[in-house]
This record gives sequence, C-alpha cells and structure tokens, in this order.
Amino acid sequence: MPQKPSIPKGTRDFSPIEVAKRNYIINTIKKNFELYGFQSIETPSFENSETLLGKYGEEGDRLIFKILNSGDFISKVDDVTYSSKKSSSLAPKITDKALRYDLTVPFARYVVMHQNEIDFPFKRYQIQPVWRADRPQKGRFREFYQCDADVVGSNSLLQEAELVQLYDLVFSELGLKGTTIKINNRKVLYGIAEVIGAKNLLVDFTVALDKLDKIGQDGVKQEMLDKGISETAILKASPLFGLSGPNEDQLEVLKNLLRESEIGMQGVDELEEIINSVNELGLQTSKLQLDVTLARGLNYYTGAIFEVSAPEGVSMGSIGGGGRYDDLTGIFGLKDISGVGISFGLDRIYLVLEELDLFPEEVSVSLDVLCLNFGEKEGKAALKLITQLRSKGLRADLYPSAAKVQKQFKYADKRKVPYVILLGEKELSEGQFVVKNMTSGEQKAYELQNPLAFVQDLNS
RNA sequence: GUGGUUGUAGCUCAGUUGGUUAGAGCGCUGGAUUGUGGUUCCAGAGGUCGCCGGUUCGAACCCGGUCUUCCACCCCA
Repeated sequence: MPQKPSIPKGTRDFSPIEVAKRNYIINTIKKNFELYGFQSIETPSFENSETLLGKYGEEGDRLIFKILNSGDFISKVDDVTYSSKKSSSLAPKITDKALRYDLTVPFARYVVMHQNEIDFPFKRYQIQPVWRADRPQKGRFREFYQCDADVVGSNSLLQEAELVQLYDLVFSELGLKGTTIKINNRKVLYGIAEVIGAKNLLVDFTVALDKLDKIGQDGVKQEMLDKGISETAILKASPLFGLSGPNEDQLEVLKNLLRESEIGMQGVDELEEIINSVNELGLQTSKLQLDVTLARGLNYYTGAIFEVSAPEGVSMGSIGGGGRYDDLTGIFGLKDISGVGISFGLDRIYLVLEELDLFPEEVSVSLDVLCLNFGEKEGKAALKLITQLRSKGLRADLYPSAAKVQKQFKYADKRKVPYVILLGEKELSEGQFVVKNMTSGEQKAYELQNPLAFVQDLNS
C-alpha cells in the first residue's frame, strides 16, 4: 500500500508560476539592495544552539526548531536528567544545533567571526529562509523567507533615513502603494517607563502598549494593572493612549512628557532627526508614521524600531520590520559595533500582491516562442530556427512530438506563450515560417533565411 | 503552548432527522475539426467522503483519537 504523500505543517511547495512571482519580488528587492551598496552574504541554515538561544526572549526560544543530535545521543544523558522527563532540561543535552530563527543574529555572529576581513561600515544583505516552530495561520508559516539589509559599524542616523527610503523604493517599485512605515524608538519606550515609575516593568509595559489598536485603551490599562503597573503610573502614561496625528505634533507631546528622562529625550531627538531627514529626502508612495505604541518583540533592539504594514484594507500582519541594535555583536565578544537593519517578509508581500492583483502579467510568461512540430523533417528545421532565436535571447522551444496541431496550440495557450511558430511542409518548401500572435490572432510569414526580421519586429 | 474551526473528484463547493449505485460547475481526456488555441456542441474518465477506531441492521452524516486548514490568544515576517 503506497503511503499518502504529505509535507510538514506550515511548509509549502512552489509551482513554476509561484516561483516566477516570488523571483519577481526577490529580484526587485535584490536590485535595490545592491543599488544602495549592500553586499550579499549567506550563512548556514542551522547554527549552534547557543548562538541562537536567549537572543529572542523566552517566547523566541520556544519557537526555535532544535535539531536532534546524531549517534547514540541518549546514552550520554545522565540518569537524573533522563528520568526527570522535563523537556526543558533534557533538550539542551540532546540538541546541539538549531535551525536559524532570523537572519540578524546569524549575521551578528558572522560579523564577529569575520571582523578582521570586514571593512566597516559593512552593508550586507541576505535573502534566505528562516524557520519558526509557530502554529501556522494565514501569512504565518513555519518556513519562510526573510530579505534583510543591515549596516554595521555606523552610528549615523542617516542609515535609518536611508533604510526608510529603501523600504519606500522597493514597495513603490512593486506597485504596492500606500504602505505605512511605522517608526518608534526603544529609548522613548524606556523613557516613558522611567518617567511613570515602571522602569522595572519595561517589557510588560511595552507589550501591553503595543496592543492599543487591538484591545483599546481600557484593555491596555487592564493588562498593565494585571502586570503590576500602578494606577498612578498608568494615569501618567495616559496621554500616549490617544496620541495620533502628524509626527511633529506627537514629538511635541513626547518632549513634554519625557523632559525628565535623559534617555527618553535622546530617543525623541533621534526620532526627530530621522523624520526630518526622511522629510527632506521625500518618499514616493509610502508614509512614515511615528507610532509610540510600536514595540516589536525582538529584544535586541536599542534605538529606532520599524514595522511596515500593508495598505489599508488588506488583512495581513506586518510585511517588514527592523531597527537598531547597539550591542548585538557584544554578545559574541565584539564591543562597540552598532547595527541597524530592515527586513522584508517575502511570503507576506507575495500574499498582498496576489490579493491586490499587482503582479505584472509578463511575470507568468515562461516562454516567448513555441514552435509547433509537424514531423521529423520539419522538426529538424524548426530546431535550427529555434537555436537562432535562442542565440538572440528569446526563450524559445519546440513542441517535442508531432501531436495534433490543436493539441499543440492548446498547450501554447495554457503556457501563455505569446507567439507560436508554424513551420510545416508548406512553409518549409517555400523557405518560410509563419508566426502567430496569440493575443491578436494575426499571422505573419518570415523568410527562414532571415529570422532576425522576426526578432526585430518583436523589439519594435 | 491554550481555545475554537475546517476537511467530500485536479479546483470551488452541494449532499435532507443516519437508509440502495455520493452530485454540480470549472478543469481533464477523446471526438465534431488529419494545419490553428482562447467561444460552441457531444461523449468519457476521475471519489478507500483526511486518516484510525467506536456506536448502529446500516455512517459522508453520530462519538473518540489523530493529522491538516483557517481563526482568536501568545508571539511575529
């Protein structure tokens, strides 16, 4: 009995048309990364567990896929641990390796390991899959691609401005108009917690604040209360709950609220500088929006944090995120290297483009010309012709067998081939070939001696 | 990880309080059409009803488990 084939939960196969569409997105991102001077690197799909664990918070550790050791690993576990039956204490003893969870931490590891060969500031981009042992939902997979661009070795806030510009450029080029690039600053969040006297509950405070648009003011206040933040503290923070409108106005409110917090004010200054720079540069189709409720879970961010949401009306979580991390390489022993980066969520961008029908039609064209096959003699002549067309860069193919003409045409139609060549007995004897335009239905004859005439017609 | 939801032909879905042989549209194959696709007409193929077990004279339908899908938490691209 043959087994019914299946793939693991949260993974997908990609058909030719899907790969073509994904490549269209990847190529657009890649082109613009390179345009901004980023260089491509790749890192292994799995790392040593200790490289990854503890970098993404408790929740992150749970979502890291761990790789079981090889060999007789269980005999090396001591009896106490083994009989305890606790996954948390057993796991570290039987898994030394784990699949990468994002591209930023492996990059930090890369920078430290290759510090002597890197010329700082180093701008790298990386487009590779990552894995998370999450429960899948729409737009949430266990294997998905991130497209990251990071700069390490520069404290300049111009980098942040440039990265915002890069976001805008890519989304504009993909035709995805109206994305909102939300920006906040960890120092501002710290400052708020400090000012309201909840410094020790910073994480709980920001996590609750992050849910404002989801559960509303009352929900946020309740969650803060539940986490042990005092009523007076919440009252002090309450001006934030209704904060909206132009970035400049919000900055004024923050300046007022945070005047007692040195770090907080520093965050406000940074935000202001980035926002001013972006305003001077101008954006094509995106909007940069200050959002003090933006927290982002990854706990290595120290300065600016970014998150990109799809245009209004599209139900999709963030399609990109990023921020500045001042000491990620410090964990691996390289101090005083600041990094800042952004990430594009390829799989979610795909879903958004699909939903808004924004893929250009030519993306799904995988063949420019199909030559029909009328028999052995005609097929050989066709192959000669096709070879010439291929040498001119046309994607050309010959139908492999002399099947019914109707069948061959149907095949061309389904493959969305724009031009079909007919080279039968009649054409061959006249030294010609006939090209049919599949969109208009028009047919035109060309001399077999001069296939370039057809190529020229195509390019005109 | 918690709670819920979905699964019937390649795809989208019907299927009566549990009752003979499980249907439709689209798609697919062949023909009308031995040199013309995307329109039309005719015919045909294709299903262990996600999987395993239970209740019943009898299960696509009821019950349990499991896998999968999607949703809400959690978190996140």
